[in-house]
Order: sequence, then structure tokens, then C-alpha cells
Amino acid sequence: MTYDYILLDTGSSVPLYQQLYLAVKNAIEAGHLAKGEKLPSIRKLAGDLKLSCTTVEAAYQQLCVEGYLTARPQRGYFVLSAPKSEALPLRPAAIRRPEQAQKIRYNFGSDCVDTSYIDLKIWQRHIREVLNRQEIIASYGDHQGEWELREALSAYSYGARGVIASPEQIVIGAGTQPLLSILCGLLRGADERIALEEPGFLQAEQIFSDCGLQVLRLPADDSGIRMDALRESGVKQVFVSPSNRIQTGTGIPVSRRYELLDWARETGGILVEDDYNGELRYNARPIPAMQGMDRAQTVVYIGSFSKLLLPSVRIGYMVLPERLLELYQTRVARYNQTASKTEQLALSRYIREGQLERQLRRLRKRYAAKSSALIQALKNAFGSHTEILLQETPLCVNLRLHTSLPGSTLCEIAARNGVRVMPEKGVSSGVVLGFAGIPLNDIEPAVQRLKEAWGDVVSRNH
Amino acid sequence: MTYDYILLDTGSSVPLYQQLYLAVKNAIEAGHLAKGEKLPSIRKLAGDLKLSCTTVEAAYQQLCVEGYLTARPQRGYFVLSAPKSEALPLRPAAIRRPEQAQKIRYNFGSDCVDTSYIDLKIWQRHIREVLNRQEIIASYGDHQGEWELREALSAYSYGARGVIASPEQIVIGAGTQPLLSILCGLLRGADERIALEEPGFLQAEQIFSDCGLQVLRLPADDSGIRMDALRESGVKQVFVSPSNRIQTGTGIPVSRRYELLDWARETGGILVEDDYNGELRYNARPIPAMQGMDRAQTVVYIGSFSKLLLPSVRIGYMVLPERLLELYQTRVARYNQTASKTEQLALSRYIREGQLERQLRRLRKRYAAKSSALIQALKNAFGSHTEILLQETPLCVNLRLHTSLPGSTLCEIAARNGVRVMPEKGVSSGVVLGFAGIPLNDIEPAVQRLKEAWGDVVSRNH
DNA sequence: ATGGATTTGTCCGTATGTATG
DNA sequence: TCATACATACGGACAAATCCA
Repeated sequence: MTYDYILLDTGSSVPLYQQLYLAVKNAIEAGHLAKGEKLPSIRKLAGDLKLSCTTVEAAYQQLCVEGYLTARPQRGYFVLSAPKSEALPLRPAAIRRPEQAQKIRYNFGSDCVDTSYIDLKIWQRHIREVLNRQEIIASYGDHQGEWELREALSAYSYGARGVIASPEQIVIGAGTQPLLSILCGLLRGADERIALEEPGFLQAEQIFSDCGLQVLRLPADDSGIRMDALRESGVKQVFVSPSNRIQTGTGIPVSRRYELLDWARETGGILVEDDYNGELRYNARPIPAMQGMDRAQTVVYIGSFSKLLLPSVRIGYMVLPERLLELYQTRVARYNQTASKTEQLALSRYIREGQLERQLRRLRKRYAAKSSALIQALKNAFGSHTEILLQETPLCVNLRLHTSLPGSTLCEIAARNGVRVMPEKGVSSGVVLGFAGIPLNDIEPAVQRLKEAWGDVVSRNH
Repeated sequence: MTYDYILLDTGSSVPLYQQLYLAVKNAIEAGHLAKGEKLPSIRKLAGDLKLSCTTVEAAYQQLCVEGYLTARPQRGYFVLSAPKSEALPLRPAAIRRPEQAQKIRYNFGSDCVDTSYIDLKIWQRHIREVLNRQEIIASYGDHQGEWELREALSAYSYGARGVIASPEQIVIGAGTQPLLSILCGLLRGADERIALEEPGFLQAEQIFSDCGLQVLRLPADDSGIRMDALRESGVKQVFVSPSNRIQTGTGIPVSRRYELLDWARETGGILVEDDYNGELRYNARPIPAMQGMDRAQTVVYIGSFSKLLLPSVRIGYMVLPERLLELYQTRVARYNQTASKTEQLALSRYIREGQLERQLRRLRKRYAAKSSALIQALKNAFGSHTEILLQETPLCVNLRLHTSLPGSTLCEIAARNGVRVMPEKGVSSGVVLGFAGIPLNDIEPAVQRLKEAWGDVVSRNH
């Protein structure tokens, strides 16, 4: 299977077959070639290393004589001896795949998706169709993203979120992070800082700091970033997730959105609007994206399909306002597209056929059902001992127990009982129950098991 | 098809149906809803906006009365009138897909791939197999990249390039750029500069500058970056493409590689080794990657499959040395994987089955045949008037004509005759002929046509 | 299961440079 | 100076084993 690339020096006084012999010997002794492993055939290695067969054969012969290899006629040469010195296992064979965590029966992790809702057949069909068109997958894609997909997204984002974007303004990427990377490059120069609401979105902050932007955490009130703090800071760029504020459960209200837009227009600032799961409102009346309310070209809109499509499909998009678009277009050639071309085209068909819309409606209903079922179950189980807070767009419920134990301990206890929940950051005894991934019928028994697991702890402290 | 998201204010004195009426009217007048377009059904819109059907119906009625809409019984409401004012086409309907350049018969562009070499069937089979496993595509992937693929790459990169890497050290990404982004984050702090050989690789430089690293272009001699300049600069990080130096056609020789490794070991520096197309040597004897020659954990190896796999598949990988790996592992959770999970798993099977190895051999033979055919044809056509320089790993030939015309003009003339070639940067009358994308049998006639196109120009000046 | 194409170790002929007598 | 011997390296031929459709 493996064929070595070995460094040979024609100018050396050491004959080539000796050099080859030494290289293979070292590889075996260092453990890079395991016992029993097949070596490349004489012809293959000779071809690869631009040597004649005799040279390779001579090296193999010597290795056979010294007991490193054995030749099985018409089958190949195989490594015979084990590594000589265990001292330097540069590529340790003992490394194994990190084992899975304990068995989980009910999963309230926020990184899960209930797979029963996804119409896999249709997605597979689209992928297959795209895959069958050789001229498509055998050619490079558009750096900015496939035009068809950008067209589809132009229509979709207007319909679903009120985003006003021509295909030219849309940049596709493999999720939010590569898009933010590009964006940081476009923003660079105006201001080395970017403001966001505390506590921020780790995935975004990492990119900002990687790009050398100083992350400025501004104080917030119930409605989001406080405008006085924003104006005082003098910062030129703000990152907001208007519909997805994790700690409060509600999004930024309309009034504050207009204030932010006013701020941007007046100061010439840029609003980066991360519309993570913006489509997924099901209880409250939907609020369109700020981008569509913007009349001064100040908003960069970022959308994705994390909880909407298959989790394995990582496609996001970004809508650039005029001034950033011009700068971007001078650089398009310097950015390679990160999203899979096949999946881009499959998605564009999926959207154009109205499948995404259909799925969105389905999901809204399911999530509505699941959220109310979960809240009902929690009220029944913990009613008097807890504070229950529904987070609509993040698809989770914050549960704050009246106990002295920290959230992390509660999660450990739950995990030992086969239920996966996450601790809530910044709150003493809070846990987060994501309901995206758990089937509707599992909610009731899962909460029951949580009650049993925590029963002592919670009541003892009350 | 489209269903609007419209901002409604329950607190307002304006009745909801009026607000809805105004919003749709504005959308029509602004041109967001084209003539003849179908509006969402009353029931759907009511559901989306959390309104009652009567409210929506009232708004639609008013729009019908005023001639904006027309109701077709049992079919829905349709936009009747055209945009009122053409003044503010925020989403201009007239925008069309940017048209293709002039018809090209023979393409020597460096961004092309000869699709006839790729065994599409096998790739499709693997994709299909992965796609059929619901548990795979309906779950999130490993942030660092699928373990299976990392295992496969560990074996492959050792065999093909002598890279010594355990799966833990390997980070997958959607091409080189996202990997470099992450790397910049890991390098940040040590030195705000990164050195590279002039002229650099635009795609990489863009990322460095986006990440706020100062790009330091160091002078080079025939062997690559000059060591004295490197030591004098005091820089801590160097980016090199040892096997892919575009201007000279040859890679960095072994002696300089050892000097670079010595420099890194002595100064504690980091060598970023971009092994772009490193596998694709076919004439000269292969030189293994520097990473495998490194004994001091100073090299970051970056590999990709641009010219090896389907161009639409963008998967690359990076091998981190110990000290960077530790830092990375504290951050894994903060980086989402950018490469498609489906394609990752398909690729891992492709590699494990030995397909990649087979394809590599096939490609080497084909590229060898094409390069010699091209050089022969060029010699026959332009023999006395030119300098011909084979660039092995970049898969192209530099052709320097003895004429006063600049390369860009030569390319224009060629393009008018249906042959696409690129100007060679930094050389007066040089053009670059990439032979990766052109079929073997097209080479002879393509060069003939070039000769006819340039015939006057070249001979007139000679 | 089965026949044909491919792969493989083995063997052989030859060319070149160097040391020896 | 020439003939010989040896080591090194190249290219090709053969039959057995293996793989693939």
C-alpha cells in the first residue's frame, strides 16, 4: 500500500542502492513501517524514485539478507522485523481514536439535530443530479459562490427575512467563519476594534482575534448593546445577532434595531448582522432582518443553514453593502471558494424547488410542539424549584434550579443517568436543554429521568 | 413562491391590515415583487406573521381594489402592477449573470483540469455510499476533520511525501486558505511578520494581510530565500513552497532545505511548508517534504488536492508540530470544520482503497506525456525565437518570445484566435502555457494556431 | 465461478565508470 | 596503453500470482 518517498543524492559517493537500503532500514527501525506491512513493488518504487529495477532490487535483497524484509514470490516484499528502538516513535502506532463519551440515551446537546425531520431522499436526489453532470464537478467553481445559488438566495433571503440583496452582493462560504475571515480583511483599516455584546459568540470572537481585531465587549441592557456605551466607545464596527441573544431568550427589539441603524448611518459605521437561525421563530411574530430596514448601506448580513439543513452541510452566505462590495470585488480572485460546489448547486435546486420553504414550515411546527412539550414537562417535574426560560431561536430552554450545586455538576449527574445537558454559563445553577435534536416522544421520559437523577439534590436544598 | 417577512407593530395606532397593505405596496413599488409573481397564500402568510386570516385578506383586498394585485380564484394572489418609480431599484431586476469571455477553443489557463483523467464513476460511488448513511450526514462533523480521513491522510502523506504525522496532528479544511487563517491565529503573538519569497503566492498573502500579519518579501537567489537575508530580518515565521517555485521552474534544492531547517531549529522559528502539487513530480527525482526531514518540530506542513482530485472538491490538510498542536487543541471547539463532511468521508474511502495512489500514477504519466508533447511542439513552432522553460509542479511551460510586445498583448492576440494563455509576470515578452487542462491531442494544433496568430509579430521583430 | 488483464518477484542483457595488472 | 574485472545502474522479458468484471 505505502510507497516511500526517499531522499536520494546522485552526487554522493554512497551508491544509490545503499542509500535506499539505509532509508528503508531507518523507516523500519523508527516504526514508520509496521511489521507485516507490504512494501511498494520493485517496479513501482523504481518508477517513483526514477531508479532502475535492479537498484531497488539490490536494496531489497540486502534488506532481506539482513532480516528486515522477506520476499513472498509474486506477491511482494514485506516488513519482517519490528522497530529496533522504541525510543523515538515519531509516528506512534498505539494512537487510537479518542473513545466516545459514556452512553447517552437522551441528548439535549445544542449541537444536535433531530434527523427525522429531514427529507434525506430529496437532498440525495439533488446531490446525485449534480454529481452526474461531469462538466460541473470537473471544473472549478465561482470564487464568490455559484451564481445559481446566489440567485436562489437572493430570492429566498428576501422572502424569508426581508433581506434586499442582488446576487452580486452575495458571497458564499463554508459556514460563518470563513465569511467573517474575509469580512475582517475588508474591514481592516477603518478601525482595529469590533464591538459586540457580552457575552459574545465564541466562534466569531475567535475569528476576530485571529484577524487581529480587538474585541470590545460593550455593556448591554435588556434590548441589547447600550447605545450610549456604543457611541462613547467611538468604535466603527459592531457585531450583533439580533434574533439570537442567548442570555435573555429574546432578540433585539425593533426600536433598538432602528437606533443601531441610525448610529451606523450617522457615524459611517458598519453593522455586522449575524442572523443565525433568524428564520426559526415560531412563537413570536417574526422580525425581518435589519439589512432590509437599512437605507444607508451600512449592514453586512450573514445567514446560514445550520439548524435548517443537514448538519453535515456547511454553507453560509454574506450580503455586502456597496462600499464593501467594491473592495471585495477587487479581491475576489484572491479568495478561493470554501463551500463544496456540489452542495452549493444541490442547495440552489433545493431552494428553487421550494423545498427549503416547505422544510422551514415543517420545522417551525415541530419546534413549536417540542418547545411547549419540554416546557410543560419541566413545569410538571420541577415546577416550584425552578425558573424556566424559553430561548426561541437558539432552540433551547434555560433551566435554573434552586440548589447550591453548580451547573456543571448537574450536567455530570445527568450524564451518569444517560441524559446529556449543558451547563449555562454565567449562571450559578443553570443548565441548558437544547431541544433541536431530541425526538418529541423522548421529551417526557427524558425530563422524568432528569427529575429522578436530580431529585435528591433539588429537594434536599429546598 | 415568495412569502414576505414584514415588520408589524402591534402597539401602533395604524391597524395591522393597513401596515401589511403598506408593506406589500412598498415592496411592489420598489420592485421587490415582480409583475406576475405569486404572493403567499392568505393562510400561509397569516401563519408566518402570526396574524389571523381576515387581517391578511383585508390587506390583499385593498391591494386588489387599488390595482396592485389580482386574485385568481383557487389559485392565489398575483402581482398586477409594475414598479411605480424606477428611481430606487434596490434590487435591480435587470442584473444578469456576468457573460462569459470570448469563445476559447484551446485553454492553456492554469486553473483548468483535464477532466478526462478523472475516474468520476468511482468518486460518485463513494459519495453515494456516504450519502446513504443517514447517521453520518445527519450529524455534525468533527471540528478538526473526520477521524477516518485524518487516519487515511496520515498514511498517505507519509507514503507519498514522507510526512510524519499522526492523525491528531492533522487538521482538515476547505482548501489552503481556511487552514492558513487558523494558522495565523496560532502564530499570532510570536511575531507580527511572516517572511516569504518574492514574488509570493497571492492567495496566501491575502490571508496573511487579512490576519494582520505583515508580509515580508525577502530576496531570493536560485535556491530560494537567501539565508543571510532571513537571518538578518530576525523574522520568526517563514512561508515556503519548496517544490513549487513559479519563476525558476525548479524547487528549493535539498541543501537549502536543510539550511532552512537549521535556521528554524536554531532560532525557534516556524517553517510553513506549502506543498502545493508536491506529489506531481514526474521528470525529476522526487524530493520528500521538509516536514519529514525536520527533527525539531518546526515545520507546519500544508497539503491539498487541487490538481489531483476533482477541482470542485476543495479539501486540504495541515500538519501541526507539537507546540502549535497544543495551542490548537485548546481552541478546537472554536473552529468549525469548513470542508464538506460527505466529501471528507468519500475522500477517506478513496484514499484507503488506493484510488488516489492509482490516480497519482496515472496523472504523472499523462502530465509527463503532455509536457514533452508541448515542449516538442513549441520547439518545432518557435524554435529559434524563444526560450522555453518547463515548470514541473506548476504544470506549465514558460515561453519567452523575442519580440518587443509585452506578454499581455500576446495573450490578447492569442485569445482573439481562440487560444487562452496567460502573461508571465515580471518578464517582458513571456507567456505561461498551463498544460494541466488541455487534452493531449489538442496540444499540437493549439501550438500551431499560436504560431499562426503570433507569426507576424514574432518574425517581424526578428 | 471463471477467464483475461494486471501486477509482481525474478532473471537476464547491457552500458558506464573505476580500479587493476 | 590496453585488456580485464568489478560494482553500479538501466531497461526489458517471463511466468506465477492476483485482481476484476
